Amino acid sequence: MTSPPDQRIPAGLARIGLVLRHHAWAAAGERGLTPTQSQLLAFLDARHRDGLPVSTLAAELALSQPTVSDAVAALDRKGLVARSRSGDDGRVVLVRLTARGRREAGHASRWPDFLLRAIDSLDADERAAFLRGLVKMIHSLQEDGQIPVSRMCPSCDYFRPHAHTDRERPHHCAYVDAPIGDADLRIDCGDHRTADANERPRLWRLFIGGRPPGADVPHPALPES
Amino acid sequence: MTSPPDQRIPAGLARIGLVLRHHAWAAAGERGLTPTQSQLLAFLDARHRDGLPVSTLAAELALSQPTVSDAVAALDRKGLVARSRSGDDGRVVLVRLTARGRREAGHASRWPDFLLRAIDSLDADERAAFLRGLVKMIHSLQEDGQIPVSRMCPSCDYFRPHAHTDRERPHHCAYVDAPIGDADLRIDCGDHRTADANERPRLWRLFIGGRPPGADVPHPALPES
DNA sequence: GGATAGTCTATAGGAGTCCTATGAAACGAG
DNA sequence: CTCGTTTCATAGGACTCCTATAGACTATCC
Repeated sequence: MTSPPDQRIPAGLARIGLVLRHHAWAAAGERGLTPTQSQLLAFLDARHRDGLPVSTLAAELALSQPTVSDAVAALDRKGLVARSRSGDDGRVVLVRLTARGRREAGHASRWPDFLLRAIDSLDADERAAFLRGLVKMIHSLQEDGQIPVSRMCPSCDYFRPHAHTDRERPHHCAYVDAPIGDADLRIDCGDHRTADANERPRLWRLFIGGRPPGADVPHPALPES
Repeated sequence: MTSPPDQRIPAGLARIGLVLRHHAWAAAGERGLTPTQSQLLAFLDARHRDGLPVSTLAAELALSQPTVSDAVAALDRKGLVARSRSGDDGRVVLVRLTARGRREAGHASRWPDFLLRAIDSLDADERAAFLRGLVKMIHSLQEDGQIPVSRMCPSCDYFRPHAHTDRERPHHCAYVDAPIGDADLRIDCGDHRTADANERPRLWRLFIGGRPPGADVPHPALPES
């Protein structure tokens, strides 16, 4: 009855997914929103610019276009977003936060305290290791096309993996022009500039391969096809 | 514009939550189910016994009782579960898988391959570290009452943390009567027997505190109130 | 021993999610 | 100036998820 070895990590992730979902309903509900609406607000807040097309939102949140269309219409009714046709392309509808929307977004994009407390219960090393694991998993999911390429350091034009010899902060971010460590890696960086598609694998290999000495790592690089 | 330090782990978890949600819809949809229905089937499959009350299902899946009532009714219509009044207590309705339900549950409870691949992209050490992080986070969430106490080793009557000196497998499971390591920890063990409430904190402290030598860990134990 | 209080489930009602399949504009190319 | 394509909105259907409440049963207290 011992379950196969790697059912444990997904089980744990699912468990945490449960909390996140539950919290999303509870928190959004208080403010008369739904989880999807909150996510939209948070996403628009992070990259407000001059509005984003419905199709982009759908792709980024991994929802179908009609679902986003629905949700945007609901937010529009509530006066939290405004829609306008793009001048460049008359088919495109740009979605932008209103002032009230921006206020709501502030609440929507705050992580729940209990989750921050949970992360606080890890010490610094554990946090760094955990973050590294997350980054690798997300990378693998992106490779698989299961997830839109996210704005992570190792796919960013400004990222220079292992540019320094400092064990603590081996990498370098050319945007802020400062050395950064594994613990500083961004998952969804506002200043991210996606590197060229041909360039990304090289960046990733550098990031993964260049481990600190003493570890003659046989880095697995995706077992089979 | 650098975001506060611990926004990264939640961002990563949210990202993975996105994939899980998306996959849940896609996979369940193929079989004419919804994510909630799949989860119910999977849960009933894991602890089938003689059926579980609706209220238990609601608590375990962190849903409201009417939501579960609805979903169970839908599964009943599809012939995947059967409902029966409990003999012990005439108010209680026990939900049990039918034969067809058990077959469906097999599909429902398999983790998607791409997730297993993502986990595979971590090496053994990284996996163990990641799993340990998950266990600690889930523990913290349970303490906070954000999540039903899950069937994890460190809250189990059979668990003997640091019973051995072996660095690889320091703990012992009295159920299977074998030494186990951090990498073997269960998140949702079928044979779990929840330890007494007074006993659990001691178990957890032993598990966390008894780190390998060389680490004079100042384990943080929840910063403030 | 019967009224009262508490528990468990189902139902009602309402807004929204999420899908597929279409419809209706607006672009782009021949 | 028409195809064919892209982009968004709508329609329809099954469900999710909530709160509030009704119905059935159990437990408790004079």
